[in-house]
Amino acid sequence: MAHQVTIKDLARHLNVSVATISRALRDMPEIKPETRQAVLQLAKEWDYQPNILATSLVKSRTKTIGVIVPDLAYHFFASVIKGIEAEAIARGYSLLLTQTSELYERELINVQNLSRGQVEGFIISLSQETVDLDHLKRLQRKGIPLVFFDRDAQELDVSKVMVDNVGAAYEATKHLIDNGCKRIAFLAGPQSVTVSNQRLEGYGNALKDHGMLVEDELILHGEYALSKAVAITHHLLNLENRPDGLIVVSDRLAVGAISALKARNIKIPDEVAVVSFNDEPICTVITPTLSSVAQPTLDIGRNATSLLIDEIEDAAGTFKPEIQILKTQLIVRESSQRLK
Amino acid sequence: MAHQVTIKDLARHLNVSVATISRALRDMPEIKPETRQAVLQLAKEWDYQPNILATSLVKSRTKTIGVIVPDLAYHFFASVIKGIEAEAIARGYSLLLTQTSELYERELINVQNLSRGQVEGFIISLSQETVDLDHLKRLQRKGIPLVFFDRDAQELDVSKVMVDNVGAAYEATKHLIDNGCKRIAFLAGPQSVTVSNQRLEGYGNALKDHGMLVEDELILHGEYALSKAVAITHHLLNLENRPDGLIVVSDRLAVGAISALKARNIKIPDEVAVVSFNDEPICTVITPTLSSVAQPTLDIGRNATSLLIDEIEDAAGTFKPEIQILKTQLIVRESSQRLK
DNA sequence: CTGAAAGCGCTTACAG
DNA sequence: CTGAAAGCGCTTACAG
Repeated sequence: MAHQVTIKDLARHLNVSVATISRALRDMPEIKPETRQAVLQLAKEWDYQPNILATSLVKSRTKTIGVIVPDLAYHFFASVIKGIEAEAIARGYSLLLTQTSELYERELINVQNLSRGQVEGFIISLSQETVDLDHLKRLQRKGIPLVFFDRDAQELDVSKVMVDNVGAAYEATKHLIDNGCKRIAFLAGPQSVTVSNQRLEGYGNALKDHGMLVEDELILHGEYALSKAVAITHHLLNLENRPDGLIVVSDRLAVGAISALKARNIKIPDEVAVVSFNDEPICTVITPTLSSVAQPTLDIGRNATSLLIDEIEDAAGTFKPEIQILKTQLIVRESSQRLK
Repeated sequence: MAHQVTIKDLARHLNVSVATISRALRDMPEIKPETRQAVLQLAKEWDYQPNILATSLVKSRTKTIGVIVPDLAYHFFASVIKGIEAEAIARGYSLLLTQTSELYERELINVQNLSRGQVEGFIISLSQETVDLDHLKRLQRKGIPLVFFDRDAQELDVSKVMVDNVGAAYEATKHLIDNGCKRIAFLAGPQSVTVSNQRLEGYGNALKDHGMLVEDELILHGEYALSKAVAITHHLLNLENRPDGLIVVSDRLAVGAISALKARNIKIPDEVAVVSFNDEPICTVITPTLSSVAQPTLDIGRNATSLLIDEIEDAAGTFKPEIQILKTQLIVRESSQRLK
């Protein structure tokens, strides 16, 4: 590997000290204009790039944020990352993006690697497997700030940017009730996932507020796997008293549910109406188009980043963790809109 | 921000030199077992993490690869990244993931930032806007290795992992011909995109080999935008002699084409058969399910990484750039399968 | 306006 | 088996 041009090379060639080079490159006012000119010109000519490792080391600052998400291929996360990126760039920070593939072990490794002086703070959405929080508590002990979004850990007193999942599910459920559904099932995620549980709660609240029963046989937990969603839907359809409405915890799983419904020639929305969450692009493409609750992904990313940087740059030590609950928006499409 | 534990802190507390700490932590054989024990225990107790910036600086090695893709939200790139990640981890390298949002300017900035001592090599898929290659030539001049995948620049003599787009399009076109299509249109990407042009070439070859004419009015270039695909499809349908087969350069655009066909009540595949490229998850979900050419994304990522690391670690200086052309696989679904 | 020196957190010959 | 010293590529008081 070729030798990179350093400040020393420039200094030697121009017969000045490295200190002068350093100052000239950073436009410090005390440098004589001719000197600065010469330095800048040579730097350009030799395509000098300052070594960011050295700068970070001496300044004890990297201006870099570590981002850890379950999977970059999930549209939701890719979309939140766009928000994170926008805010980070605007405030002069770089990103280190990593994914855990939903594995606790990879989350642990990513946190450890990045906390070896590489980042000044973390934005994290927990892996599905994560139960043990030691890796995150260690960050806190070291004073490295941390912000959660989407999948948090209740136990930790840190900033969080969440959406009002209870309210979102309430609205979705009410929407089905308004469209005449009498028996609404809920296809949930794993029992351990907060987001899923909150949506379940909103669903329950809506049923109760409208004089309907919350029935255990209508609440089923799957993993985040399409095949599981298909199986659960078939199970629901085999019930003696089958549901006429279905709330699915994610679009991804809703795709499975819809294919099961289609396979049995069940009319959507007339026999079973469906609403899900996330409003991924797929919702507009599937037949029937899928009603879904949209999350403000860009804002989630932007706000999480803003909170994190505020905390990083809080010299006074007065920063208090802040929990933001952003509003969602139900997008009604064919899968739930019954023509009365 | 709290002070991170350093080698110096450990040395002071144990009354040994930093050199001894450094050696003990890295399990060097010359250290006395008791000393090593004491060091390791204290390091654990204090949760010591070596500062990777310092290590990288002194070793002049980061064992990190920079990855630059147009958009992480494109399923294709997210999927290739999984392959890159797998190989990188296996060979002890880390990744720095960045996206350009298809902007040349962001590509330039990403290349510059990462080449400030942060990465030892790059895996790049060019942004749609990229024409000027100076930023990449500068990398070459500095001896920083570079591997392309998917979207390359012909001009540069570097390793590339591509797919046989000509062959893939030939197969897709032949498939439509075999299914009785007599007039096959091609919805291409921008004129400057190599991948699109290669597919166009395969399409032309197939037509010629089967005694069909290549007609300019049946070849239309769009941007990678859904609305554009819709408009182009309508235009095709308005032709005096309209096509009965359609090859679309990406699944994303095919979704637009299909929605235009549906809007005009054209039967797929009987009136117009459709095949596209990439085999994204959407193909199995859309109605009708979409025939598409699958790319070996994991292999693309793995092979690109393997080539890059081989070049990085090529002490002998004997590495020669290698161009790999991987095979694709046509996945036939409803949109192109006519029942004869 | 410029330079010598110390230091960021490590590693590594060299000496003992 | 261990330590002192030099050095990776920078920045920054301090002195002149």
